[in-house]
Amino acid sequence: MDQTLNDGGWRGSQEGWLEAAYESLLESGVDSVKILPLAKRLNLSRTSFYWFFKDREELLAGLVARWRDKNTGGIVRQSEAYAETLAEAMLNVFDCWLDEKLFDSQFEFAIRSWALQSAEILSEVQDADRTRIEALARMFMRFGHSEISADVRARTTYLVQIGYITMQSKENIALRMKRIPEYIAIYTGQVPQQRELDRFHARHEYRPD
Amino acid sequence: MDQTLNDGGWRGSQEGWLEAAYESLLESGVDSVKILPLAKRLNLSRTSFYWFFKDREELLAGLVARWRDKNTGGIVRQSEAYAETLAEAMLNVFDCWLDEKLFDSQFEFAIRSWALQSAEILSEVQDADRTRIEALARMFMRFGHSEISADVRARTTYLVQIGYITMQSKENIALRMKRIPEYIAIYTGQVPQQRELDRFHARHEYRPD
DNA sequence: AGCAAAATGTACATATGTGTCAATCCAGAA
DNA sequence: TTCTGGATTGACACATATGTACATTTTGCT
Repeated sequence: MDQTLNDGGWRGSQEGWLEAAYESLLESGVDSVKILPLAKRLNLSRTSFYWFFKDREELLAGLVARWRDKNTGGIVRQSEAYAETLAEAMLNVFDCWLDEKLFDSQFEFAIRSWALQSAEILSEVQDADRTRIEALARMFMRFGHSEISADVRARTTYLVQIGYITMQSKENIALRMKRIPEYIAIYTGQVPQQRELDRFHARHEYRPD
Repeated sequence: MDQTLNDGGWRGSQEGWLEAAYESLLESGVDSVKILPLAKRLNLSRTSFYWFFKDREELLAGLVARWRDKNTGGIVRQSEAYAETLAEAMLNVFDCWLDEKLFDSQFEFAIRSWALQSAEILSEVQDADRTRIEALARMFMRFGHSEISADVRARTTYLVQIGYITMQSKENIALRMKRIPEYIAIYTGQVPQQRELDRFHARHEYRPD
């Protein structure tokens, strides 16, 4: 049996501490991920932490692993999904920005803020950026764009999203949906067809007025 | 005489502490802006800080004021500068991304990371975003774009840059210059003329091969 | 029920940070 | 040159964090 999961009647677990650390990271940044406050949140003794982790470092490493596993895959997978047109392919990528399961925006921003004060994290983040932009550029090239054009368009697509994440703007779904055809037009140079938008709306259970 | 400036033979000054705080903020985030380390950096006693500032809070407020004064003005001014074409107007805005005097990217990112853990700072940042995007949208409308189109294009322009800042990618000037015509084409829908690019290059003392 | 492992808690040592206070230092005016 | 007030300092009190040692409780298994 895996000791790390909270399967028995024990109150604490590695997963529990990691989840609390994740929440604290998203709320207040890495400097707030401290054992004493987490223990308070979990209603556990501070020292019991050391049963599951060697030290604070190990906990933070766990957070990075979690982010790495979750956030890059979504973009790469969506950029490779089947599409008839470039506009449709773009909409596949846009799924990421609307579905928490494909891409965790707040997690992303928290990690990037962390990179501000840690060279190690910075290089992790820059690896991820490279991987994601390359995947998007391949998508543009699949639909006939030149290397330089694909690269800049991939960057635009990706950077606007990183920008949105950084702005931490919580806009309602209707406003975001209204802007999407414009974004598609700018990024791809072609207007999405109505049936493509309908399919996209359906996927996200959105009903325009 | 203004007591706050280091005009006399005194070692410390409000400006000196603020400058040290600014440097520390840019290097390692707001949580690193602590009196004890700053005192070490300045070779001053920790307690002498309290002669210039009431407490740490007041120092942090000084940092925010500095950012507010510096970073929003640049974008607004450049977006209102004279231009014959939209492409030229766009290039005026691009001046910000290449000239530290018009826009301090690292400062910007540091403040945004801070906003992650402070509702007060978050609302400051969102005010700034609104102001800047509105200025850019006015620019697009001046050149004939509809309200929705101007808004989305303004967002694209602005968000790509915020994205770049967040990525903390330090690319060489040649690569950035090479991408600029593509960006202009995407944002404005029109290719910049050679003489417009020449003027831009000259402004930034850039000599293409 | 009883044992051993798993998990928790208490106590201690240490480090780093904040802010107050009284004592002092020192540049320039009288 | 002495006076004066702005500038600087170390000592003190306190808060919060990390990590270790060891005692204690809880739980699963026999």
